[in-house]
Amino acid sequence: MFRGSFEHTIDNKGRLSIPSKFRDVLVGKGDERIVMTNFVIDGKRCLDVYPVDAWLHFEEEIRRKPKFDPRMVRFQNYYLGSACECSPDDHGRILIPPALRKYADLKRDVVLVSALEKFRVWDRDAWKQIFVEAEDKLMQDPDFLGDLGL
Amino acid sequence: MFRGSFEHTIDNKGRLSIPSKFRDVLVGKGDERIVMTNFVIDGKRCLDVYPVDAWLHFEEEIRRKPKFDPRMVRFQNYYLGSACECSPDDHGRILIPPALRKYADLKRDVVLVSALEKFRVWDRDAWKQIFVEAEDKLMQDPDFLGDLGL
DNA sequence: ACTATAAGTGGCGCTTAGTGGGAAAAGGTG
DNA sequence: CACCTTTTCCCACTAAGCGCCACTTATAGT
Repeated sequence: MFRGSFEHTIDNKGRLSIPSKFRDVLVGKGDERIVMTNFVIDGKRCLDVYPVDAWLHFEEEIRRKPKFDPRMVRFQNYYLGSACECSPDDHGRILIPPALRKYADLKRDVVLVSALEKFRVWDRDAWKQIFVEAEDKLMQDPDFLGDLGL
Repeated sequence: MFRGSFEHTIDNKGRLSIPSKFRDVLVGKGDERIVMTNFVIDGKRCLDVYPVDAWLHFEEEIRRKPKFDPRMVRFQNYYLGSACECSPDDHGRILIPPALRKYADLKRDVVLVSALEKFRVWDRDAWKQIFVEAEDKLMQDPDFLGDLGL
C-alpha cells in the first residue's frame, strides 16, 4: 500500500524518480514493473500508476464485465488504451512517454500522491488546486467527516 | 489512549520529540510506528498523528466505503494522500516531512494535544486561538455543558 | 538539599535519495 | 547504408535523512 505524497521533478529527458518509499513497496512485491495510464479528477488530468500485479488484477476484473456495453468500450478506449508498462532504471527513475506527459501537462515540477493500491502523478499546480478544493469542500461538510470518525 | 497536551519544539532539522507519555502508549502497543497527515479545524491547520495500528484500522474502514463518491475521492486525496508513516529515532523523535510542516505552519514552538486514540500537532499560537475559542463558545452554551453532566 | 535518572534539545558525520549530464546503444528515416 | 533522434547505461554532485553522541533541564528519590 502506497502512503504519502512527494514533490519531485522531471528532468529534461523526461525521467522521474519514484519516491524511495514507493519503490520499497514495489521491491517488496518482487516486481518493480509499473503500468501507467491517463486519468482525470474534477476536470483535472493526471496519471494513474499501478504496480504491475495490481494492474493485471484490475484488467482481469474488467475482462469479467460485459464487453459490449458502450460505456465499457469507452472506458477501454480511454483507460486501457493508453496504458504503458515500464521498469524503473537502477536509480528508481521511470521514463514517462511523451504522450502521457503531455496529457497530464507534466512539465518540471510534479507531485506523486498515494491512492491506496496505486499512486498518481500530478502537475504541481494542478495538485494544489485539487488539494485545496478537497480541503474546502470537506470542511464545509462536518457531518461527512463525523461519519468517518473525525 | 493518549492524554494531555505538551509544549515541545521542532529543531532546525524538522525533528520533534514525542512526549514520553505518548511514547509510553506506543511502546505499550509493541509498535512505535506512527502515521501522520494533515487536518484542519475551524479553519486552522494541524497534523493528525495515529499509532500505526489505529491508522490501518481506519484505512480498512475507508476501503469498505463507496470508492467513487466524489466526497470520498476528495477525502482520499486530502487525508489519505498526505499520510506519512515514520518511526521515532532512539530518542523518541520523529522527522516531520517538509510538506506537512509547511502545511500546518509549524515553525519552532508547537503543542502536541491528545485526541483519544490519536493526537494532534499544532503551531503554538494557532493552538492558543483554538483553545480560547473553544473555551468561549462553550461558556456561551451552558445547556450543552449541562448535557455532559458539567 | 543533593544526587540520580530520565526527558528534551542540539549538533556532527555518514549514508542514501534525488537530480543532472555525458557517452554508448538502439531505433527510425531519408 | 549513413544520419539523426531517442533511449539506456553510467558516473557524479548535492542535499536531505538518520544514527550517534553530548549537553541541559526537569523529575524523583533519598
